[in-house]
Amino acid sequence: MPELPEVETVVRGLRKSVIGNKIKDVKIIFPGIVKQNSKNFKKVVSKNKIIEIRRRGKFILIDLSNGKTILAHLGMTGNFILVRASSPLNKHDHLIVRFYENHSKGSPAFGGAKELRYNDQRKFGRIKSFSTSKEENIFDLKKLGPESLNISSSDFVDLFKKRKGRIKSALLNQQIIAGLGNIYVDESLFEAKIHPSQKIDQLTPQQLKKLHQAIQKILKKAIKAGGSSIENYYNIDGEIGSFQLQHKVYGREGLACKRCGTKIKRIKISQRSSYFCPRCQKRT
DNA sequence: GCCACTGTTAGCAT
DNA sequence: CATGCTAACAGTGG
Repeated sequence: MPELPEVETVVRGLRKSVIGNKIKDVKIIFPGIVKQNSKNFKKVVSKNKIIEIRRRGKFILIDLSNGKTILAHLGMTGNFILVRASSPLNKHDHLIVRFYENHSKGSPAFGGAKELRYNDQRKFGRIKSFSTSKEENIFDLKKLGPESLNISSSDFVDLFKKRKGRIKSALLNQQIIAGLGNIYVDESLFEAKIHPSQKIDQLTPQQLKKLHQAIQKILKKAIKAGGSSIENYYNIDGEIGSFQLQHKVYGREGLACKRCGTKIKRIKISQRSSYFCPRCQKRT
């Protein structure tokens, strides 16, 4: 679920709806999500204004007026949703950020105070805070590879030129390149006509260039569609994305390839289901 | 009921 | 060092 396009959709939603809002306090329902002393986290966050929202890889960064930043990762099933403070809690709501009423600026239908809730069925997500000025020292961010949406074609080719192993495993590795996950890797490899278990050192610079282009194209289209909603994903207004309707291979085992009609195959690579067209994506 | 599977990744083993 | 499994969790489907 939350890969780069989904996280970007959440970030854009937050930017539109909560920048400038002043946080009243934070309620932690399930402490396991907060990877920091709960009291400390609450103290750092409460009574501060949200001044900026950013994304790095699949991480969400929320900058506060006191020089601190909230770092959130959605794991597999995490979601932020903006709701009326009076609305009933949902199953798997783990954390609530409450805003002051007079700073609410949502739609007119949104009278009264609102709050941002973090929901996560599988509890793989995590949230913590750090000093904005110390960002370059934060391990979670430091280890990330270049942004898959920013990297230039030549840097991308250089990045993989020296690598071994299977192309899909490398694309999933956030330390090599940040933001891609299982869905967008499969879709990008199909677009570039590259077999997911293709050995990287057998790829030509031309193929890598094509793969770079495919990634840019797929990610941009997915962001435009508000991401892919397979089961659990929705944006901060509770709306689902629509890119799943444009998937050409992911989740389409046994169905006809949209390009050539051959049946889409599914194999396991690094323990992850990998969908591809055996005719369009030949291994070399 | 049991087992396999699911969008991620830290941590450990090889 | 690079690469590959497993576990963390909850739910669903066969």
